[in-house]
Amino acid sequence: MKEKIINTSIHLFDKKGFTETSLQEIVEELGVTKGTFYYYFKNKQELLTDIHLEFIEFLLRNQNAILSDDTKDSEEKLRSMIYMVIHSIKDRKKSARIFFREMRNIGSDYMEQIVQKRDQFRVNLQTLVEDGVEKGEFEMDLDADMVTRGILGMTNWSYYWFDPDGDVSAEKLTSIYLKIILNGIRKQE
Amino acid sequence: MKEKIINTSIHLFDKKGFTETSLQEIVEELGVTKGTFYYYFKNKQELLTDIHLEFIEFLLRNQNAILSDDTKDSEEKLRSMIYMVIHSIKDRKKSARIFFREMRNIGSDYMEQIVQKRDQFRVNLQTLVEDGVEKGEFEMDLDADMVTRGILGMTNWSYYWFDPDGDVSAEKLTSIYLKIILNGIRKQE
Amino acid sequence: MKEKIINTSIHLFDKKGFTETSLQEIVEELGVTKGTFYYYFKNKQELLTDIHLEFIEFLLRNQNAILSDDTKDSEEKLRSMIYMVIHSIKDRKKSARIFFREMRNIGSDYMEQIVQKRDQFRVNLQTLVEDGVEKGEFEMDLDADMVTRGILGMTNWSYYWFDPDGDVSAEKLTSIYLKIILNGIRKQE
Amino acid sequence: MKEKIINTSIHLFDKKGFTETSLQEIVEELGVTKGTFYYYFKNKQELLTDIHLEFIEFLLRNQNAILSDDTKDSEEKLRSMIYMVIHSIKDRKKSARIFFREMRNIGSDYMEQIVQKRDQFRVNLQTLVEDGVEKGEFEMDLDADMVTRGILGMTNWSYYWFDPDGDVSAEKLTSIYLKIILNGIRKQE
DNA sequence: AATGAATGAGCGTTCATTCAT
DNA sequence: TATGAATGAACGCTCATTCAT
Repeated sequence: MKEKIINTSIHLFDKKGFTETSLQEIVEELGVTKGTFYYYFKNKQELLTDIHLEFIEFLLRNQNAILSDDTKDSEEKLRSMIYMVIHSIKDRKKSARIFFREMRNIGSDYMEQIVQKRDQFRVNLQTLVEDGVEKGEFEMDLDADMVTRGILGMTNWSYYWFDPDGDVSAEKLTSIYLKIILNGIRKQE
Repeated sequence: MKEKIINTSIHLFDKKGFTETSLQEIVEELGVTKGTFYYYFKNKQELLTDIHLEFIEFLLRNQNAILSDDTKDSEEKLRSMIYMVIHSIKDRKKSARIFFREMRNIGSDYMEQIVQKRDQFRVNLQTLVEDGVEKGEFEMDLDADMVTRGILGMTNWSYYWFDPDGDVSAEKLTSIYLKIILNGIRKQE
Repeated sequence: MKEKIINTSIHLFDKKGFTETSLQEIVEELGVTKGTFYYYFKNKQELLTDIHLEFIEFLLRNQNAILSDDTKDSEEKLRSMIYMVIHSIKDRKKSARIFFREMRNIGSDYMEQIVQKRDQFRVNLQTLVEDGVEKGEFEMDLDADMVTRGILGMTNWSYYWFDPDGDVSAEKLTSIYLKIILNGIRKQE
Repeated sequence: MKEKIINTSIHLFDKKGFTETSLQEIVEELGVTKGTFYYYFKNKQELLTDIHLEFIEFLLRNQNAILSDDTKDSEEKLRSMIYMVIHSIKDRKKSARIFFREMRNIGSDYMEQIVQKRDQFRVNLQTLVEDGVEKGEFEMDLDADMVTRGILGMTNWSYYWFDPDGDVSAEKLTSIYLKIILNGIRKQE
């Protein structure tokens, strides 16, 4: 039941927004009553927190798997990471959009934890970029922080428009973005 | 008064969200009563629509000014456009964030108009990219649509983190992003 | 309207209890809607606080009037005070019972203020008793605090059973209690 | 278990009130579930009824023991009775306060029975007073009903302020009140 | 003897909106 | 131009209670 409530809520929160979705709508969709909801969740915010945590932890888990894969060099790791973000749209597009849009509605007690994990994700990416430069794999004469944020901008934005079933595949889009980045940060003669 | 209501609302909508901000809070901040609000606006949605229209029209106006400036070549136009988006953070950061986050709460009658203008902005940018290629200014062997969306991702995302008063100036950030793009889309030998 | 809400609420709070009376019942009785209630009161607790404050201030006002009447000696003042408490049942029986029973439901911010006034009333009575002894009007070899609380017990309790329209009049009851007290506290030979 | 539920409930009902205490709080305090409660009680009201009955029957039991003690004269019986009420604060203060405050929340089926016992207690006291007069032990020219209610007022009120561990002992307070009454009702020459 | 899942009704409160003045 | 009183619908949430296991 708890899982069903979460899934239905993800769908509705993405479609209408967190505040704009009433508990009534959620439970009606499931054919249960409000009491049932409160049997599984302390309140509406806790449900949103659950969704946020699940999403950011999924990202971090995958990121760590990629980073600790010693068979990959920096470029391959970066490619995997971009692909991971873009590709996860298939299952988590809605969670992702909720994550970016509804941060505000998280209670301040969990906010800190979530913000910290979100920053961790960015810092991990930045470290990968810097490592690649250090190892001589990437050429770069640009500020690593700005570059990292640029990468995240490009990829995260895809949640708002990319259709994995459209003309361009996730692999194709990954290649395009990877190329722009690797080529783009290269030192100019 | 109308202008004051709009400005206060922009501040509050950005801080708390559109649905999460009550009319009561808006008029209280201004020291007037709810009746006053309804003298100037048909309803709450109309206020949001006004904010959206003002913002997207500001972007389009500036974009057109740049595009029709014949003293600039394609690269200079692209630089100006990136700079314009990033730089407008100074005054319109809040409007921008409201624009991206609260699209959902626009009434369907104005939705179409706004979506059309938003798409127009993207298409104009794409056209500029394609023109630059055609004129031989940009080298590119990548899908122009994907590239354009990448550019928008990078720049729009800056609304969520860029601090124009921080270590990195808007000019500096523009240069970094412009370099990544021009270099990044270049054909490889 | 505010006055009407208060009066209706006093009636219902006395009959059913504060928590047991819903806002719905109050406004239904008045033929208005809940919104109207919240136009006049911040919340349900504030209404109760209003009732409490009005009652205790009424008592203190009357008490002060009696105490500052220089034409009365201590016995006459004590009689007036007992009569005042018993007699006020006519108009304020309900308020009084709410006051004694629903103290718990007062918000902690006003609690202090109300408790202080309630204690003030008791201390004023105790001072009157002590003054009477000092002036030689009352004979007494008993603890003034305990005596005062005994007086208050007798008189306050009357709110739960005394019927001013019954066989015994308020004047009669006052005389009985005054006699028990004056006689009762007298030093024994 | 039933006893534990009752004891916990007495504590909570006194602290927060009957309606203001939820079943959830009661069972949480005990570390059991709501189902357990409904195994031992038909509903919440029945629990309150149990508490009321236990208390009033305790009072009546003790009162009867005093009344049927032929070694005591009327004054000694009255003293014992006052002492019993005041002294029972030690163990039953909470039950007493619940009894006086939460009468309203008793179901009408048991109400009658409880009211009848409560009146019985008062009538027994009144009879004792009248007997004392008749036997020449008490002098009195006052209405026995009013006097009895005055006695009850003084003693019952002590539940709201008397601290058996404070400066004044229960024995001392009993003596004070007994003296006020016996002396107070005496015919004046 | 006790649990866990669920219900359904109701609660206090908030909100956008209306309208006579 | 602006106010003040009122509405009505909805909202998040709590509660006593039920019942199969």
